[in-house]
Amino acid sequence: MTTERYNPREAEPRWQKIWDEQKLFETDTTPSSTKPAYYVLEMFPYPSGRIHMGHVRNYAMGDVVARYKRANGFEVLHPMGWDAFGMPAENAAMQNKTHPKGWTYDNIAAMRQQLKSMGLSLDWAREFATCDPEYYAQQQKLFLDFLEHDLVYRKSAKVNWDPVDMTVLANEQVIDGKGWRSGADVEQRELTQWFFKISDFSEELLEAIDTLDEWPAKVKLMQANWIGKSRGLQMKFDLVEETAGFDGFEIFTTRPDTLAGASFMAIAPEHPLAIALAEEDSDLAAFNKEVRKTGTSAEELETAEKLGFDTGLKVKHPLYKDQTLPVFVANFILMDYGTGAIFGCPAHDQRDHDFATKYGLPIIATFVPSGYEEDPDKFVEAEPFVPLKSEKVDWINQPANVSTATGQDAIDSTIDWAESKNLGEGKVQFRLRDWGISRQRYWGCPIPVVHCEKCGVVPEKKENLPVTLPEDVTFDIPGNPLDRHPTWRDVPCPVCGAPAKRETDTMDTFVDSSWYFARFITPHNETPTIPDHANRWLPVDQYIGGIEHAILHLLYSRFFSRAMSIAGHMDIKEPFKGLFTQGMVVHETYGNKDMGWFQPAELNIDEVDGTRIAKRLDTGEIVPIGGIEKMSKSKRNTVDPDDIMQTYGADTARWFMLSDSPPDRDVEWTDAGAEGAHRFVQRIWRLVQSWSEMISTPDLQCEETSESLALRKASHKTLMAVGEDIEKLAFNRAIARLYEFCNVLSAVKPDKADKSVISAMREGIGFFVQCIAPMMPHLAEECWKSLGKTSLVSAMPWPKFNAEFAVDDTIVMPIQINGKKRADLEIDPNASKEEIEAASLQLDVVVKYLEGRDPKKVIVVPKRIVNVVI
RNA sequence: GCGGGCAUGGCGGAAUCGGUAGACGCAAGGGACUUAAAAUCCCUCGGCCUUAGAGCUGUCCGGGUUCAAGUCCCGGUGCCCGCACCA
Repeated sequence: MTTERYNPREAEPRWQKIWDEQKLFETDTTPSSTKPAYYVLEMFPYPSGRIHMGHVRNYAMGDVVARYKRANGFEVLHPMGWDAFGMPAENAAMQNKTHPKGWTYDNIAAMRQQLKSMGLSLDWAREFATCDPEYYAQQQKLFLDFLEHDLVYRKSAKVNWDPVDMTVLANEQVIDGKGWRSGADVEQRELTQWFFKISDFSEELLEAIDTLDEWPAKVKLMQANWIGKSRGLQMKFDLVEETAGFDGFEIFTTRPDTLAGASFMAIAPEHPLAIALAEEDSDLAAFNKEVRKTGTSAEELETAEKLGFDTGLKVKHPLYKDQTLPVFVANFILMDYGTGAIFGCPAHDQRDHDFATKYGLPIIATFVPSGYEEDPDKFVEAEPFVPLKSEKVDWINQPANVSTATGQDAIDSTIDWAESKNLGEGKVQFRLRDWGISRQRYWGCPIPVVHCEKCGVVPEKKENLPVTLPEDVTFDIPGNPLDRHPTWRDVPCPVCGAPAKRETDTMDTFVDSSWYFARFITPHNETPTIPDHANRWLPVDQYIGGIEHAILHLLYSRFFSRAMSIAGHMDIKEPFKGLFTQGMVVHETYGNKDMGWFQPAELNIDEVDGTRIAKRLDTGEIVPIGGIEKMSKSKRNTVDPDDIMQTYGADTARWFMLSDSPPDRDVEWTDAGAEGAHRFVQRIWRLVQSWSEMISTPDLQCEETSESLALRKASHKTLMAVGEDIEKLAFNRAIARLYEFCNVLSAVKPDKADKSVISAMREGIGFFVQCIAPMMPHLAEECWKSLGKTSLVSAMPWPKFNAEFAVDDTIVMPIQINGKKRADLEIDPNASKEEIEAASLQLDVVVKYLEGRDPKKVIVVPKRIVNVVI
């Protein structure tokens, strides 16, 4: 019998149209829906132009969850939108003389088309882009609410300024201290900018991490480290002589237990004392200026040499009345952290040690690492530490061997001691800073305030929102087009009506993505949310996206939920109940830095004597095959999802992206793997075709045979296991089980099947088609129809497995002798320990090994294993 | 430097609480069908063996706990990720 090959190019659009017409995936988020609510969301894409394989993988995963939950009786919300503001649109505008708006919406149209061809069960009626005035109008309202609730403020902050492009640069746009585009030396400038008070929530954001039990431990740890809580001692050091109006200054330390080892003081160049001293001392002023030139990139900070300027000032040592410590201004002290001043303990801090070595300062240890207590001299030779003098340790009854295990106790007891002596007080310090959201850019959400000479900073009236971006702008001159717009900028003051100027900064695009998940519930409402609706649908039950957003996006969203709760928009504090971070799609690379990189399509890859060789199609030149790396335009190792969907169809692409690798790990795209997935698509089609006629007629009464019973058991077991795997997002395991099940079904020959087998196949193939439907929905519909069903498989409830069939009548238990497997025992799974032991000891192999002796011990683990110890 | 993770065939990976290591897929090899190819179907597939066996060995390396270790503990090696002049 010949069957026609399944043609996805014809079938897929046909089924997509039917789903669309029946509005199958539109969600009722109103209280009138009585089904339990389930919200599954994948991180929305930036409309860069085309979707990539990472999107295919991400959205395929979310779609499996959405379709599975829908089949299980949930009202599923599965929306899609566009994170549409941001710099690439402005860059494109500069390069191609397009307008950011046109560029962005064109890209959205193209990518929407691509996503639709994937057959995702999305509610497109809720689609929005963050650059839609309808969306950012609500964001501006939120901003004004936050302002009202004291969650936003302005302050002066340092930025990277590109003097040629006249623009502020993000840290990653500063390369070797130069602007990435202009190549000009980047300056540090102070600008007054808007900040969200995320640091007010440091403690709460940290503590609530413990409640996120459906988040990856890794992400929780990254967030905790980012918030960076540390307890330490803040204390004042007194200057020997009052200078420039200062009688001393406060320092912060997390290691007060090393106070006895202090040998110098260091303050930041921006420290008020340093600034005051610099006014009198031109050398210090020059030093401060020089030091501030250093860029803010991680690389520069890492390699920057420790530099200090001896102010000549001395402070009194708080422990030893007869001792003083010199005060330096040093480039490695940050004004933003602690008090911008430290005491240096070179024996127990690497940076302090580097500094002390360079400037010839004493290195005084306050403890000896464990293992060296008996022989401190040995320790001195091994490490750059000077042994402690015992009288210097006695200041706080502290053991000389503060190991890491007892370290925290020592720190805590030191703080208590210092407080009792009024030397200082215990303080909690967070690393988390307030979130600066001002961007000197055009393509972002305008900050809805007006600057009036008389009234100061005035919020725009809510009835005047949105403050829309003007469209008549150009990008041929450097700088922010809003800043030089002839009319947009000049507006009357909302309070006094006098001529005033609009704020020309726009918001960081992370603001846009910090609440979009809430907007999807009521996407066209005239307030940001409807609290009742938001409270019913949030938190998002399952959020899926890349690990690269583990910190900022997720932390900002957690802050936003709290801020929105305070402003009365909802009562949800944690926006994402379940979080899943999927791995990347990686691919082999071809080429190298010198010859450049080649796309797979430009090469002919052959295997010669077991070695794969890549040759250029045009010149025949051999190209080295490089490492397997994240798909990227620069390495040219991308595969276009459109090409794959044209060749094999969306189902094949979805299936392959879900099989093979566990979803949280990277998956390698290989042509062979894609072909393998496609072969399976055709194999399913052949299987269903070969049985469709025989099983599309209703069941007849018949006796169960051993063959049909075995089939039923396999069917119900698969159904149970696939459901469990999907619940756990173990898509690769669900797929392995479906391959296995397909092997079982394929082994049954239609021409030899009796009534009972046909009946079992009717059930089994039905289950199978329903099980593949979340992953390969088009093929599943086509098969479903071919089985004579008039319903849509996408609208079918998930079948229920029968627990009786899902367990076995007999199981095979391995029998070990002295821990090595020697035999199998087929037995009733409910057999007692005694029965299992008796049966095991009667096995020929066991009798042979026993040689007439009694076993020393027999361990029986029912349903698992028997171990006979001789 | 600090914090975290991972290590299983030629490859991706599976193995629930410590209980048959290598499911499933890919690649490879052999065979069938065919004038031929593609497609399809069948078989083999961790290593070792003058004893081919219910044989020995085997989950990065070295120890340990246990009737039993890929899984737990101690020590090491390698790779990956995150953060970082954070006091």
